[in-house]
Amino acid sequence: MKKDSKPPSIDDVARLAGVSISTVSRVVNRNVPVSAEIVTRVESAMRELNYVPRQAARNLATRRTHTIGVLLSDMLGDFFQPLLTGIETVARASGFEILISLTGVVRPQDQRLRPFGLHNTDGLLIFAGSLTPAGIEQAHASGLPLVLIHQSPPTGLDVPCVTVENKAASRKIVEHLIVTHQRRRIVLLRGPADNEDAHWREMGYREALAAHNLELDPRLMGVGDFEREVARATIEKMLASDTSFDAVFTGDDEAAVGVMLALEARGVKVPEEISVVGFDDQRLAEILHPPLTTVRAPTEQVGQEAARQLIKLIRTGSADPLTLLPTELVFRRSCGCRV
Amino acid sequence: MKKDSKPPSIDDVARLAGVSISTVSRVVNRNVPVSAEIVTRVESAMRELNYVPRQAARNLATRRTHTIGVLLSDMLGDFFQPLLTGIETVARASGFEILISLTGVVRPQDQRLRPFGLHNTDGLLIFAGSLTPAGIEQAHASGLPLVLIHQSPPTGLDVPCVTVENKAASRKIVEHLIVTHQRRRIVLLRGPADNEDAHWREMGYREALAAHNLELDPRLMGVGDFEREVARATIEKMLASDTSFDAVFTGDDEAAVGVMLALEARGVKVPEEISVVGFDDQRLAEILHPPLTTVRAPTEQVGQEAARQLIKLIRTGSADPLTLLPTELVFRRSCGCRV
DNA sequence: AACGCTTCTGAAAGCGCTTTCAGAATACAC
DNA sequence: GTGTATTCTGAAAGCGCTTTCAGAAGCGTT
Repeated sequence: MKKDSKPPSIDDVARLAGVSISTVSRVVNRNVPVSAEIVTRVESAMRELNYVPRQAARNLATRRTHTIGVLLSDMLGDFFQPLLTGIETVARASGFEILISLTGVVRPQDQRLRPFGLHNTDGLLIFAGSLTPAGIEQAHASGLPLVLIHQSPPTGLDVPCVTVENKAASRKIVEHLIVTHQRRRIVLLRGPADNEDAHWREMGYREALAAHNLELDPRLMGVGDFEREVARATIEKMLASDTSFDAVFTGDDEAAVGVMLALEARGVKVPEEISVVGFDDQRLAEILHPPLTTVRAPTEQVGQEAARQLIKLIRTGSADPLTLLPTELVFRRSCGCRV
Repeated sequence: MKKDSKPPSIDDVARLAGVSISTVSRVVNRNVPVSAEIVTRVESAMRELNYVPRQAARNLATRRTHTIGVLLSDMLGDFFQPLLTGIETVARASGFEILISLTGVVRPQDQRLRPFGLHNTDGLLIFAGSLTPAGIEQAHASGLPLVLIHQSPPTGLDVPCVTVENKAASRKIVEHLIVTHQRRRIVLLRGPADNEDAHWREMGYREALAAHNLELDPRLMGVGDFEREVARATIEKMLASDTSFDAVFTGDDEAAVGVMLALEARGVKVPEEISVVGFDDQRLAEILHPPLTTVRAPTEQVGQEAARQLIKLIRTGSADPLTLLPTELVFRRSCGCRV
């Protein structure tokens, strides 16, 4: 249609409207009063040329990008969507774009933070496991605003962190098995070794047992790694051994799937013979057979809160050191309730 | 630690290394030979200052951002992760970042494509339903490279499109119900009205019936909208009416969940009494009870291919008009196989 | 009629990098 | 030794916008 050689720049608009580029800039940004008549002239010029300001130029001039980077490990599973949706909602409302980078499982080398060229964004949201402590320190040292998600900062660094309450809820759900369902031999499937959620969930489990004078039996603690197949294998092994148990706290919902599959394959009835409870309340929790009793982690809110904190940090230079979002037990049938 | 006033710029590096900024730039970009000795001098200067090139400045200078925008409607459900993973993998391998914008359900107004300021990215990946045809035309008119995902371009526009094969697979899966399981009264749950996948899946259904001389009974066609609850309500209504049926092609897996729930609530046995088949092979398909027979849509590949096409379009100015990824039937138990 | 305000507007100096162009330096051939 | 290629390197001109600074206008006072 048009000459189409180069997209129009602010100069073209200024020329067409018969004003200076400063004035065009002011009309675009509405930060300084411009007389009504000129505003309409400039606006119609912009429309006529189909002018769109070049972001790169504004970024350079303002030294702000209005973009926040999100570093994710690519194995978030069902977390992905709610987390991102939460982040995006808040970011957009505050005029920020979001730049995403999946780091995969973090390999300690090549943590050079290449993806974002650091000054490519105004700040970074770092999900647990997507950056090594060294990487975090490096980013922090360069003055980039940072907020960690589901992971606390390396000792000594004051980087804000947003996560969910794990321990109390884990304790409560295990106590529910003990008190309401009279379970005594409760298996714990541990999450990944370096995962903080996993750590606190295990603490909750231990507290619950201790509070009811149940002995901590190492044979009842297996690996789950928050993974379906790992959990399945562990439970199969336990079933094959002579270790008896009457309940499983799977560590997370994904692992719960593996547990249910293993149990189903052996013809073990859930919850009659064995109660199963998970953590996260992922979408799949309610369609499991039987529907899974679990702990609801408000992942979308985590995303929102993380974005909110980061933006606050960017704007004011400080944010809340720790945001701990409440979790909530969701009783379905796998524990024995509502049968 | 540092004086921390301003981050170091290329000038600082040049000064410290005793060379011109042109040379520093060349060392950074390795696109022009620089003597080995100077390279080391510059590199150690960069290291010492902890220098990171400011992206905004390079973007402005090169008129490229090396960023591709991804427009997503926020109701992608389980598509979200594999799609994004696919896009990211390819983008990263080619040196592109990805900027994400969730548009939610598209509201025809405010399609001003605000989020990306157009020239903020080198090109856009547009998922079905995230932009109105008018929005697409506008973006296209401004010369932005575009690739559509799961949606063909507005008539007349030559915008490349990446999607999956819907019709043949739908026909095949329905024929499977007819031929292998002797089903005759097969319900179709339609997807959203303006959804192309839904359209082609319905065509496949019609073809299958026609090929086997089965009459197309309007009473067997209901709304599913690719939504669990909508599908559930439709099936409940059908069960309550006197319309009998012996199978359901749910349109997609999400709707299949609703169908299974409705059937289960009424005590109807799947697949003995009614066969159920879905489409997509989302993660939940295999944990449904019974596991869902469905069509596998290679969503991660769609993401990869879309990114690949867009990058090709950005680099060479042209891309394949249509990329149709093959789908594949996955037989599980809900149709009646492997019982 | 002169003065001081208040409001707008334009000129120009960056923001930090890439890239063209030309010159310096070195190498090589004769 | 001179001439000509061949490499490297630096100066300088942008890239397109924001923002400071100062000047121009308009307007009410005295």
